[in-house]
Amino acid sequence: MTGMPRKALATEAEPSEMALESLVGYNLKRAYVILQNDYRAVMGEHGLSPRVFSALTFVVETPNLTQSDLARRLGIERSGLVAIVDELEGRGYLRRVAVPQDRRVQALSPTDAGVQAYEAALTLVHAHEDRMLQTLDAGERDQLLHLLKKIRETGE
Amino acid sequence: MTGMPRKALATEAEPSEMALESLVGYNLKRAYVILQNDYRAVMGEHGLSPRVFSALTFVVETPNLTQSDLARRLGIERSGLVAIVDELEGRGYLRRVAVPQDRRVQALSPTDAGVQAYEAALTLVHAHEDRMLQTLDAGERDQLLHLLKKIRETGE
DNA sequence: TATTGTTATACTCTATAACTATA
DNA sequence: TATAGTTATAGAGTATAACAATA
Repeated sequence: MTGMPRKALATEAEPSEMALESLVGYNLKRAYVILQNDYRAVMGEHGLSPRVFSALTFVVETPNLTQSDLARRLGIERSGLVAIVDELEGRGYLRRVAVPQDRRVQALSPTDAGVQAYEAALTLVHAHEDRMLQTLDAGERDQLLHLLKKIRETGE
Repeated sequence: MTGMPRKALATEAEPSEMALESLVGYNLKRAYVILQNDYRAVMGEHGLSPRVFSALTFVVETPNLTQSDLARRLGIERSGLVAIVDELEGRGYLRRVAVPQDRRVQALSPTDAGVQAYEAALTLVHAHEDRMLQTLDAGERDQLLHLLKKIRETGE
């Protein structure tokens, strides 16, 4: 005998009736999970994770970046950044460079391979976002970015 | 001697120039983290976590809900739901009720205390969202919900 | 054979605390 | 004293695989 059909017990409720559906936080999380899952699928098993890609972007775009700078910009602790920088260094995408003026510090310098990997990854990310946001027109996409930045400004 | 001043090494780059700033995924994650941190602060150290609150909402609003139903609706695995239901049962907010028609199943039935806890938590969550979204007018908030739901529809 | 609830296990992400070397 | 980078450790949150009971 086959198992019970889906939803045999639970009464079907219109999603729009659910209190959760009118909460921004709940919808934000669901959308975030969907985007992240597709991101990982697009980047592949050995691709850069979201946080490593973000870190590489800062390293490529910001000259003379230190780890403490980067941690602050990413909004994480210095300790958590070590593994991220280790991975990027292990892939040959950046070097830890000694800074004579302050020997506590090591500046993060992108390699040529790191710049190329960043550009290749960015192309994949753009394709991923275009596909995930295909039901939004250009105006809606700008509006979404604008509203998300407003939330960021409130909390940062 | 005090340490180096902030940003002594890294050149300041306008955030709007960064490639990350035009990515929906990056802004979605940053906004999600901000909302989640405030949520946890509002709910308190012993408050319901986001996933437990979401689960309680489904239990209160959906009669005769089973664990498999709930896992599917939350978008997580059945195995991951056990700890969530254990916590809600431990707090006295729901009961696992045997279902005579199918003895594999235990329906999740909210207690009076569970309904009260849900309503109290929902009030806190609404206050939290009103504060975090204070810079958005009613139209912007509706638009944000609309756009997030569009992303959910694309990926579910 | 398939499904429900469950346990065991592992992996990712992140935080806190403490250490060292420098300032 | 304070900061930069690091290590050790722990806690969420989630996934996969396997199991017993039941369909």
